[in-house]
Parts: sequence; structure tokens; C-alpha cells
Amino acid sequence: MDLVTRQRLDVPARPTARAKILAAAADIARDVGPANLSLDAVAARAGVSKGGLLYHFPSKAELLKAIVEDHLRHFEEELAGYPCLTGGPADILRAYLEISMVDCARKTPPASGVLAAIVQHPEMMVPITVFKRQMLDRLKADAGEESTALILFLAMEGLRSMKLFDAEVLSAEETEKAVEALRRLIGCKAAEAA
Amino acid sequence: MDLVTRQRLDVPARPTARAKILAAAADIARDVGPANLSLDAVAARAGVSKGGLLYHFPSKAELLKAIVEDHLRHFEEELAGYPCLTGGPADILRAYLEISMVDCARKTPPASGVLAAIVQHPEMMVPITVFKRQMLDRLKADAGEESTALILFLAMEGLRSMKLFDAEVLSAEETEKAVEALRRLIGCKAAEAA
DNA sequence: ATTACTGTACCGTCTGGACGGTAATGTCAA
DNA sequence: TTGACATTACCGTCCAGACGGTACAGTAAT
Repeated sequence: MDLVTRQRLDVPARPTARAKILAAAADIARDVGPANLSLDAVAARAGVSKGGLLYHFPSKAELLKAIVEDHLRHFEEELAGYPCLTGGPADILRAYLEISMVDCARKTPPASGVLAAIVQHPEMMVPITVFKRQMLDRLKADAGEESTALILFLAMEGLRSMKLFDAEVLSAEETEKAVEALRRLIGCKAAEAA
Repeated sequence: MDLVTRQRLDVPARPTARAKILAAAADIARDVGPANLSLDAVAARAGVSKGGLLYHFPSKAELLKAIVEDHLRHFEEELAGYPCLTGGPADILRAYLEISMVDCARKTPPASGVLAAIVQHPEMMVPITVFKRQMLDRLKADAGEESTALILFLAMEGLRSMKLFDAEVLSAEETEKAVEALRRLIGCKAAEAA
């Protein structure tokens, strides 16, 4: 079984190396700024040699691509694994809201790594844009009113961008209040539809 | 020569060089990715030599700082210059919403330059964060309900981040619908307060 | 022996920015 | 008026260092 197949099947023989490198990249990006991410620094932080790093990721672009793909896959998985309690409408709205929140609350977000990928290779924004678009479509299909989906989506994107830039503009209380308001918005519209 | 450009920037007697450099930086950042902004490229695009560039901005960091400051100042000026029609409550909410929209609709947004500054020197996020926080406080003070200000703020941040990354997720119609919904939200709450 | 890696040494390129010019535009005293 | 010097605005070259990536020798397990 070669490396590529194993990665695809999610069955790493030594799961530590790849995962450690990805985590290290996010850390470094956060520390020195997403534009100043260097392979040397990532290798050092991950506890592997540069040769080792380049064995797993044959180029910097590949590493950054992997970060983006991991990020997207992870979000998708969490969303798919979210327990749909009611089975009724607005379930996806709710799941999206809650998953986005835990995603934002994560202590070491891989977001800085994603940011590094985007600013160094703008074309890596494409899969992210596609993902977001599909997400919005799902929200729209699930929402009673289009505007509900739009507002929820935009507000979550706002919250996400804040985390992305490490800008703690909203206090924890304010964030909670905003989420509460959005929950009300979703619930209200769902009740209308029912 | 360029009267329009000169008027947009306030004081300088010979504003051409400085303004051209700032504009060139935004263009280059957009073209090659915010992380790959180089002084050589900026100088070439601006039609000045590298020495000339470094005369106006003694270091790359100074150039990036100037981009951020210009951006913030510009937004603040537009907001201050917005005609307050009613003189009543929710005026700032409305002005913030409309100014944000024209700011987003701008054909050549300097946003890529700002992004370049942030990702190369994360500490440059600080003044932006402060600005956003003050903005939010003003919105909260003007809003009848706190949640209204929060939702509006977050949604606008979401829209802004979309433009920042050149991700056209929402169509023009969807954007308009979202803005309409937000206008309704503001108007409704203002009427309640009155 | 092969596979699956690690570690090191090195190379070419790019980049920030230091530096030494230079031409035009004041500024001011004689 | 003029010559002497100062300042402003800019040019073009050079260089040390950092970076991405390659080459290759080594190793431990299968």
C-alpha cells in the first residue's frame, strides 16, 4: 500500500508524522504570520527533518493544499455527524449554527493554516468558495425563508472571519447573545413553515 | 495631473508618487497573492524605482501600515460624511449598512493590500480590531436592541470577508435580498424603540 | 532486498533594504 | 542678479540572508 492510497483511505501507518506536520504548520502560521510560514520552521516544530517533511508533502503547495482539504473535510464530517433531533425542517440550519460555533471555539484552530494557503496561492480559495456555496444552497433549501438562510450564513461568516484573524471583537457574552438571536430567527421561521 | 486621485488624499503637494505606490501595492497583492507582495513588483507597477519607493516608505512594514491606515481613515471619513436624513435613532445603523455596501461594491478594493499587511505582520490587525470594536459600540448605542447591532455587524463582516478573499459566494440578487432583510431588521427595531 | 522513511548538506533564486549617486527646487546672503 | 548651499524627490546597484527544493547517504522494519 503506497502513501497516496493510505492517505485516501485514512489509514496512516504512523499517524503521528502527517498530523503533527499539519498541526505544526497551523501553529507556525499563527505565530509568525500566515505569510511567513516556512518549511524549515514547520519541520522543526513538528519534530521532523526537512527531508521528512518533504517526503510527506512533496512541495509547500501540496502541504497548503492538504491543510485546506483537511479543514473542509473536517467541517463536512462534523456536519454529517451532527445528530438531527427533530428530523423536521431547519435541522440543517441548526446543525450549521452549532457546528460553526464549536468550530470557532476550538482552542487551536487550523484556520491560520488555511489563511496561509489562501494568501500564498489564491487559487486555493476556489474549493473553499465552492464549499461555501454548496453550504449556502443547503441552508436555503432548508430554510422557510431565503433571507433567514442568508442572514445566518453571513453572520457565521463574520464570526468565522473574526476567528480567522484572531480578532476578538465580540466578548463571549456578546457572541452568546448573537447566537441566541440567530437561534430565535431560525426557530421562528421554522415554526412559521410548520 | 490626476485631480481625482489628488483630492481623495488630503494634504500632500505632490501626491502622485505616494498614491500610485499605494494603489500599485493593492494591485500586486491582488494579482500575485497577498503573501507574495514584493517591493520590486510594487515599484515597477507604480512606475518608480525601488529607491524611490523606499524614499516614500522607509520599509515594507511602513508601506503596509500606510495601507491599513488609509483604509481605516477612508471608511471613517465616508461614515462621517454620510447624510443623516432623519436625525433619529438607527441612523448610524443605516449609515454603517449603506457605507459597507458601497465599500464592498468598489471595483478595485484596497482590501487585498490590507490582507497583505495582516498576514505579513499580524500585529497590524490591532488597529483594525480596535476600529471594529469602536464601530460595534457605536452600533450598539444606536440600536434599540443589542442583538440587532450584533446581527448587523456580523453579517456585514461576513460580506466584507467574502470580498476580502474575492469569493463571490452570494449572487448580486442574494446580496440585495440580504441587505433588504437587514434594512427591515433595523427599521423594525427602530420603530419599536420610537 | 525492498520498503518506508529520516537527516544533512547544499544550490539557485528571490527579497528587503542599505547606499551612493543626481537632478530639480528652494533659500538666502552679498 | 548671482553664486553657494540645503532640501526634496528620486534612481540604480549591490549584498547578506532566507527560502524552496534536490541529492544523497543512512536506518529500521518487513
